[in-house]
Parts: sequence; C-alpha cells; structure tokens
Amino acid sequence: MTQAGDDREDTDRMTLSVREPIVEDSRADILRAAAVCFMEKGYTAASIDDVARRVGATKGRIYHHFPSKAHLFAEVFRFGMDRIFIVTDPHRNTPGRAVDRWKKLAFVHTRTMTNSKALARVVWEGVEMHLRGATTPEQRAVLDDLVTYRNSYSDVFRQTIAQARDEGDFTFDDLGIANQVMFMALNSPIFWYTPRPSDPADHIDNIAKQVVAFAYRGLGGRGEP
Amino acid sequence: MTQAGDDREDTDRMTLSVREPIVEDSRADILRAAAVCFMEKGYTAASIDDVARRVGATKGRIYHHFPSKAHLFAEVFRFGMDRIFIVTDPHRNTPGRAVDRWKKLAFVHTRTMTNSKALARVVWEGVEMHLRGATTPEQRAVLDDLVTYRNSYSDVFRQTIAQARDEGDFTFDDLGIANQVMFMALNSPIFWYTPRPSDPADHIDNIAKQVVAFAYRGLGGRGEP
DNA sequence: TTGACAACATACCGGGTAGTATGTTCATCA
DNA sequence: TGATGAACATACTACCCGGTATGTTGTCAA
Repeated sequence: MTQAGDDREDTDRMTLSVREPIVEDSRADILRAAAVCFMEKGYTAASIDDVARRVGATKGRIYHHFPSKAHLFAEVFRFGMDRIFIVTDPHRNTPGRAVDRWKKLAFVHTRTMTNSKALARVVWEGVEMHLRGATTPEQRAVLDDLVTYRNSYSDVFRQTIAQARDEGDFTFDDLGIANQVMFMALNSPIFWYTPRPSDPADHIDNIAKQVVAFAYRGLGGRGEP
Repeated sequence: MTQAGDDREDTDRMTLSVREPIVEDSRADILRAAAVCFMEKGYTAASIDDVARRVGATKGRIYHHFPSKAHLFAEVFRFGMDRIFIVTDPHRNTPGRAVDRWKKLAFVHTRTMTNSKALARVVWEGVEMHLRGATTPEQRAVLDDLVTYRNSYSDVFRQTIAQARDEGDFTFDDLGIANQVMFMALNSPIFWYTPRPSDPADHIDNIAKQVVAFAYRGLGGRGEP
C-alpha cells in the first residue's frame, strides 16, 4: 500500500545516477540551476549569465559543458523526462485491470510532477516550443527527439485509459481529447502549486490524491479511487 | 437550449465595440496582430517589429498607439478578459440550481476560450508573468490590476461550484484545488487544439462539450451534463 | 492659404545577451 | 619535472530589440 519513499525527492536535490566523477556533479549543478532559471523566467528571458550566477560561476563554465543555450535546455528537458519515466516505469506493466494500473500511474506521475516542479515546467515549455516551431533547424532536431520521447510517455496513459474503457471502467467519448484533458488536470499543480516551508510532509501527496480523484471521475470512473 | 451564435467569432475577426473612428480600427488591427504574435512566440520572444510586420507597418505606428510593449500586452490582456467577461455575463445570475448555472458558464467559457485561442493564451501568459513577478514596477502595477480582474472572474466559478456542492450536486474536497483543476481542464483546448480549415462548423462546440463533461464529472457531478 | 495636428515612417541609440577567443590554474602522467 | 589537457574565468564581439528623436504626409479648420 504505502510505497512511499521510492520516488520522493525535493526540488533542490536531484542527482543524475548513483555516483559519478566530479565533472558530472558540476554538470548536474548546472542542470539544476538551469531548471530553476528556465522555470522562473522562461526559456527566452532566462540568460546563460542567470544560470551561471545561480551556480556561482561564469559563462565559461556553462559553455564548457554545453555547446549552446538550446542544448542546455534540451538536457534539462531530457533530465526531467528521464525522471518521470523512471518513477512510472515499475507501474507500467503490472497485471490486473487497466484502471488499477492507471490509478498508480496517475498518482505517481502527479506527485513527481508536483515535487519537481522546475523540471516539469521545463518539459512543458519544451513541448510548447516544439509546437510553436523552434527557431534553428539544429534546435528543432533536438526538440523533435525529445518530443517523441515525451509522446511515447503520453501513449502509455493513452493506451491505459483506452484499455480501461474497453474493460468498462472508464467512459468517455474521444480518446485523444480525454487524454489531453486528463494530462492537463494531472499536470495542473505545476502551475498553481508553490511549495511552502510550512506545508506538512504529506501536503503534496494530498494534492496529488485530489487531482487524481478529479481526473479519475472525469474519465468516467465510478466510486472513489 | 441552442443559444448558438451569440458569442461565435473566429480567431481572425475581433472588433472592439460596435463602430468607432478609423483610428480605433487601426488600434484594433494592432491588438489582433499582437495577440497572434504573443501567442506564437510568447511575450519575451515576440518583438514590436514582429507585430508591426504583421500589420504591414513599422514600429512608429505601434508606439503611436501604445506607450510600451508592456502596455500593448496589457491591452491585449484586457481585451481578452473583456470578451470572456461579456459572453459569460448573461449566465452569471440566472435563477435555479447552481449546477445548472455552472453548466452554461463552463460551456460558454470553454467555447470562447477555444474560439479565441490567441487572446486566451495572452491572458494565460499574463497571469504567468504576474506569478513570476513582472520586471518593472510600472508593468507590475498594470498586471496587478488585470490579474485582479481575472481573479474576480475565477471567483464567479469558485462561488458557483461551492454553492453547487452545498446543494448536493457536486462533491469534492478542497474548494481551491477543485477550482484550479477545473479551470485547467476547461482551458486545456487552448494548448492542444489548433483550428483547421477542414474542421466542421460544430467542431469547437463538440470539443467544448466533451471538456465540460470531463470537468462536470471531475467535480463530482452525477449523470450526464 | 496656412498653420496645426494626427498618423504614421525612418533613422538612430543604448543595453542586454548568445556566443567566442583567449587567458589561467591545477591535476595527472609520462 | 615538464608537458598536456581539463576546467574553468575574463574579455570581447556581433547582434537584436525596446525605446526615442525626427522627418514626412495628409487632413481639416480658420
């Protein structure tokens, strides 16, 4: 029941993999700072100097690790996608009814998005940039790749709710619309939730629970999740 | 039942009020172009020259009508809020159960948002800018005003769903969370819907209907809206 | 007819920013 | 120990963009 602690991590602590050379720590520091900067100001308004200032360094360090601002952004994007992929992976192919799989997927997804708000916002803006049509062709190529990545993640939910509908647990009309609205509902905390020190420990879980309940019923699920 | 046609207007046709001097047409042209530019590139990336180019003019014309980029943006913001306020106004204080009022409000809101996607996106980004903390104090003041405006609009829905809950037609836990998630669901088409010439005439209505159905059930409404 | 003003266009300036070129320091290894 | 290269910092450039200052054209009223 309580599998808490498996993907818990606050906004300021994100490590790449287990243990890597110091250079990777430096890189990770930059990625974290960049995530916050991009979240606070958006891609265009956030400057490389902003990111450098936040890690207590100068431009030189940034460009030593990343060839361009677009690449830096893309790396944060990928970093965020990796994280959300990893935490949902264990619940992707569990046996049983699809609706039960969905409940766990949705909850873990929402909790992780809310927990790592900065990364989630960068992923969001990355998708937005892709829809708008990124400027340079090189940037375009990098984003294409990542958006494909992100779409494959979306497909996991898409197939799950489709199957749940087939099994009679969900009721909705258009699958594409349902998936989009569901995602917007699940992701909504990254726009209106701001973590405060006074929040109790289970605050985010509580939010995620209510958001998932909304989406569950929105998709036509009966009873309480 | 079918009050269609009262607030229908496509994205490229928005007039200010009924009939005004030519100068106001020129201003309105700029506002329309600015809305599209801000939607396509975002506030920071969209330049005054972009807007000017879109109306087939130069910077001079823009700055003749608007004192600054921030003011131009604010005017589009206000324009969009006015529109959404106007179309929902007739359904705000109708007698009967709150849930019935909500149904009409939500549908008209969603349809209008989807119809005038550009304006809706500008309003969205305006709120975002305010949350991020706008740069200059003057810009801040203008945004404060508009966000208050937009919050008063949000309160209409907030009070409506609160009353509907009191009347036993809706079921949810936290009022604030429910309102936020509901709004995200209702507004979601402005992010994933792109109008195409091949769309049938009732396409947007159809989308709005499904989105409202999702939100209705998400709020705990029973049966079909 | 002329002055005055609206409604722009043109030309220009200054600040900020992505990106580059060039130091500088320090660890490692032959 | 000397050379090499990683990991930065510093200094600089080119460009874009918001804003301004000034020029031009048409209209309208006295």
